[in-house]
Amino acid sequence: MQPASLNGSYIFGTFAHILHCITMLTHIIKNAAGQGLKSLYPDTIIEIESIGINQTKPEFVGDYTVVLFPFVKLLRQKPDFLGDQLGEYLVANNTMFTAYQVISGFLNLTVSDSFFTDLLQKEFNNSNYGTSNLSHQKVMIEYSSPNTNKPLHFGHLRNNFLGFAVSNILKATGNNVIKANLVNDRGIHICKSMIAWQRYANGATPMSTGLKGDKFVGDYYVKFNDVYKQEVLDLMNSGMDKTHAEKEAPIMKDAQQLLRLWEAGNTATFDLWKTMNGWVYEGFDITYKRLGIDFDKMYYESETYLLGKAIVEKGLEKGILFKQEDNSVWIDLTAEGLDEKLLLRGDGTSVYMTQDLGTAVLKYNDYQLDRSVYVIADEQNYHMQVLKVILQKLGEPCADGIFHLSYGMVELPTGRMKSREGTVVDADDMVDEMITMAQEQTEQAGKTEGFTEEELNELYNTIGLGALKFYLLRVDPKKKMIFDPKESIDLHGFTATFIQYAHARICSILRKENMTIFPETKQFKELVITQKLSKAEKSIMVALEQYPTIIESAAIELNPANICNYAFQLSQLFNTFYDQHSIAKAENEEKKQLRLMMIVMIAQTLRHAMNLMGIRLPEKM
RNA sequence: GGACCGGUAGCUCAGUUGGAUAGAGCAUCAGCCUUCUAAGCUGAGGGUCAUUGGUUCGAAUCCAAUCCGGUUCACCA
Repeated sequence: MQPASLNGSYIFGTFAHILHCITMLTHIIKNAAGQGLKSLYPDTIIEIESIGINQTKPEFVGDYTVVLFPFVKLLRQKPDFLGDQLGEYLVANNTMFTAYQVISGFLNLTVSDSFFTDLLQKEFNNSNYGTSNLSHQKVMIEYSSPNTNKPLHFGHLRNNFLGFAVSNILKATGNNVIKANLVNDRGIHICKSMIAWQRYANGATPMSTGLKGDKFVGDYYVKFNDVYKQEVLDLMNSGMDKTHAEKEAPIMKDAQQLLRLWEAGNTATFDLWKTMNGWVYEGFDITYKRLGIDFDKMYYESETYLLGKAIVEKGLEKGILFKQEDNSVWIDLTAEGLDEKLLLRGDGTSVYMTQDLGTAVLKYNDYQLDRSVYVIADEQNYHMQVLKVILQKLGEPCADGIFHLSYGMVELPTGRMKSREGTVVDADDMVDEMITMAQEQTEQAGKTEGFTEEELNELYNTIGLGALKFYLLRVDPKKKMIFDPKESIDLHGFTATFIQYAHARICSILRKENMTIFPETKQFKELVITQKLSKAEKSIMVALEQYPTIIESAAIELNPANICNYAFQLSQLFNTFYDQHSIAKAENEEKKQLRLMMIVMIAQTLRHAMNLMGIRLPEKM
């Protein structure tokens, strides 16, 4: 039995793989090499898929490399002989290859400049360059999914940025994406902040205190825990043992009573709950807006928590589930290498899993989903695996489309963030800090001239938020990350700032040439290119050609880090190119036009890539 | 104990159908602004790819075992 996460990516991966290869230059080369070998050795069957194509290492001449070793045995030829034979054939029969070189079993092919300049002339000003029709699935991405008892913290940011970026990436590859947020708006944790507010607030509100709504409510959640801790201590001092004291603490009993009242539909409780959640939502809205995060569909647990019971009943009828003596309902997953799992308590009330079963079916029925992606931290790997397996056993059609996009927790150097210990890095504070840093560095670099105050604020925002998003997205999602707030986040090197800067430099050149960032295409399309591409120019074109493939791989793996890496590399190539060649004062008019076209395409590709992650690129900085 | 995830330079990380001398960034050191934005570029140093064995022309990558770290296995959500 494959774990849920592997299973999901497998289904999607195989389908994608077929279309995947048709577009890329490497696949064209693969086919050409296959054809070549076929006509050189008509009696031997060679599987095209077995031909390995790599990008040629920079220390050698060439752009792409055919690995010859696999055919040595098959064709009974020495690798170097084979390389010469195939290289000669390809250059003679295919205008796209202009030269070859065989070095110790590797056939390095030089792809013609015209292949790349054709691509350049076709796509340089296409703001959709990179998008594809990889698949046409209807996909829901559930992400964010906050609790309404406290503000968002740094860990949530990773979730939000991931969900948002992955949604964009899947859209860019042809899918119909629904961004969903399942708000955890009910339960004992909400009642905790409610009871604390009732006891200690004296009617205070966010308005009366000037606090942001989510912070205001979060403070009462903290207050609950402080009081609770003290009450437990008091009880223990009066001789009660710890477990008992934790159950008997008055404030906890009050919170539980509130939960019962809420479930019974008590009006006063319901009103308070609505009011306090309303405050939290006002706060969340501000934060989401700042982050540039949005959703197409909101689900509320208060509306879904009773779902799932019907599914359990059906499972009982089918005999897939069983009842214990106390009337509780279970499923036996030991055959799948998992455990027995409770689905209904003896008193008929549901547990977390029950409601997740119901919600999975609800989502599926709402949208007829092909896939349902859950962006949830890796501490819930087991839960998500069980969820999928149960739905599969129950024969629910939504089951196979479920995919857990599991990500590692963001930890502090001291360990996990714990709200009860006050070690949580608040999301809003973090954003503020980043923006302040952006301001300091901009002022320090003396780059504030020529901006209005409003423009400067927007610029700091773009740089600060960009750095934050990039920092959290550049790492493989499944890896946990350690974040040291004291060292904060650098704005140099492998950062959004680096990419933003490259973009701003390009825009600056275009401005000086009196060109907009979306120049007229005519003058360029008519350009006849006769001169050889320099090494720096060629590497940029090779990289640009790869962009659609990069998005596809990010879509298949659900991994925005691929795009971060790509955008950074492209920026690096641009900076090197910029240092070596003048654009405005190019050697001649042809080169100037060519380079202008190239930087337009670089800028356009960088914008597209960063836009997928919700990162904006300034025209000036 | 079972299951799952991770271990690559001092630090943070790339390295995906097995391919050439394992790459970036930060930090350190040495150069480069009269010239399209130096938030940049060029170069140097820095590695037992956790360990051991296996598979083969070839292993950071695949397999097995071991070590270390994490998460999880609730009538919590």
